[in-house]
Amino acid sequence: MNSIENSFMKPHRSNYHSGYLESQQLEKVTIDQAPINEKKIEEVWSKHNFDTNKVKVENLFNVKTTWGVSSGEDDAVDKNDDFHDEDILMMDTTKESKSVTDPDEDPQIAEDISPSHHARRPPNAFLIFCKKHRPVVRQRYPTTENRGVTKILGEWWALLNVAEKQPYNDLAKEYKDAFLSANPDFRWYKLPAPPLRTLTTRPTTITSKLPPSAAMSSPPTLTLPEFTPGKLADESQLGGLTSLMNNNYTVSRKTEQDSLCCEVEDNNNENPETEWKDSRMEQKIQEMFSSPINVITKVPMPPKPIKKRIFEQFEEEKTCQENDNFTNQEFLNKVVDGIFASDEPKEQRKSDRMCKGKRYERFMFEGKLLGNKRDTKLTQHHKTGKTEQEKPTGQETTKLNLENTIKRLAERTNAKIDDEDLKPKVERVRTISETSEGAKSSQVNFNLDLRIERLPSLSYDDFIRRKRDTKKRKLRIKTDSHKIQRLENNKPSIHSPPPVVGSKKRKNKQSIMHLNTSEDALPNDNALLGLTTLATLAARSEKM
DNA sequence: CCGAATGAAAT
DNA sequence: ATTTCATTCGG
Repeated sequence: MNSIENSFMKPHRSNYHSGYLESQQLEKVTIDQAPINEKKIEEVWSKHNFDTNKVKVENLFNVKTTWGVSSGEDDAVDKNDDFHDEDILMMDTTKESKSVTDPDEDPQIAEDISPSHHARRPPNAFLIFCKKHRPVVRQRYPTTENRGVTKILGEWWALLNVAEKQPYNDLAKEYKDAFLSANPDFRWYKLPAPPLRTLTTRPTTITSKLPPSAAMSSPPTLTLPEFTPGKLADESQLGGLTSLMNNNYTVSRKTEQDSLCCEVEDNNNENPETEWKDSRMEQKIQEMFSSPINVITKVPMPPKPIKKRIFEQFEEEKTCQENDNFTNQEFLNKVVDGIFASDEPKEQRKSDRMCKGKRYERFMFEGKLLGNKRDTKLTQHHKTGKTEQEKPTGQETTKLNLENTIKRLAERTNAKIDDEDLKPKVERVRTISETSEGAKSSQVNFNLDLRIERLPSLSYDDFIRRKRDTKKRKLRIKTDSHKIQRLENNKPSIHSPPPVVGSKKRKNKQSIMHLNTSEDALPNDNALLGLTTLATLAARSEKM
């Protein structure tokens, strides 16, 4: 529970509230509007009977949450738990009904479904170190602000020898491994090819007409070839959806109209709260508007395995369901029936039109374009105002509906469709988690905080000493590169040559690097080297 | 929301 | 080589 508790999106304080929380609220509203889904979903659940394992696992994955919490420092984290407790309970007891209810509403649940996407990066050794020792430093310098503390921590870290760092590295690695195995889908970058967005490349051809926000939002989308040929979202970022796309979506077929549509939608979404309804209306209107064109454009998609096509339709369907008034089941049924009755292109087109916006959103969501807290920031940078409200919804609902639909389809078709074929796809949409994680999940579950606490605490005084020593040494070296005999009486006195790290390196890596490597490292290494080697060996043996 | 640190991963 | 983002929290 603890882990779960922490988990979830603890809002990074400011970051979150700006974007995420708000969206959450929206979600709630949205849900209220369409309670219908619940029933449907529930049905699906009970009917289909998901394996509990899955659910469980996913819950565990919540670990993704940020690592630690609960301990003193992060009271803030705990704050936004309003909903959690309840929800969690519900989940445990009536996981079916609960999760069924409104995944959308409850971010937590939603996250369960697609934890990997929202999962935060596992902290590196240094960050863990910070977590543990920040309080110490702060105690020493109560007045210094956090940045200063961080700086000190950086120095401290730099002065640590491998042996001392080892526990942190190990823990970091351990956690990372567990985390990754728990969240196979995890992506380090939530946005599409962020590093590449040079800003200058930000195309604005068509989008130029639209409001800036819209313009910005377009790139992450399916980016029409015309826009940014080279800048298509990379697959790695798209994750599970990619497969979907390949198989089902005819994204590539997107036309100007579509893009426009999407953009507009985005625009609306940017102020979801106020414009939610409107956006829906608008959507409809747009449908009407663009329908003719779309029809024309959409036409081409002839040869595709029927399965795929069906699946594709599902995709659209479910997407639509989320927001439309249609009943899920109704809609699905309709679709299914329709599909098998005849291959009406019309039907297809229609749905297509209908959900363009939604689809886009969904795409964004599943493509991990939308992230967690941080996405706010990114969003701003990108100006990718997306509605996150229904993302979660989409996930859950979609998933369930999809499965159900598939099942129904299978029935209808007399099992013409093998589950094997479809299932994988479906699963890929979300997380593969349950597969091999069973055992690992437990590891994941481990409480990082606890582990951190258990880590050996380093003495600040020692750090200070070393600092001095280093200075001394440096000085000495400067004056004369004689031999440095350091007092090993100190402690381990191991202190390896301060290895130039981090931002220092970044800043003026060259200068500092030079300095360090040239004068510092070489001379005094003898004794150190041995120790270092020892430490390394020890570390290695321990690992094994 | 930035930034201060380091580091892992991705581009 | 460079960029993101993971942590924390005062400004």
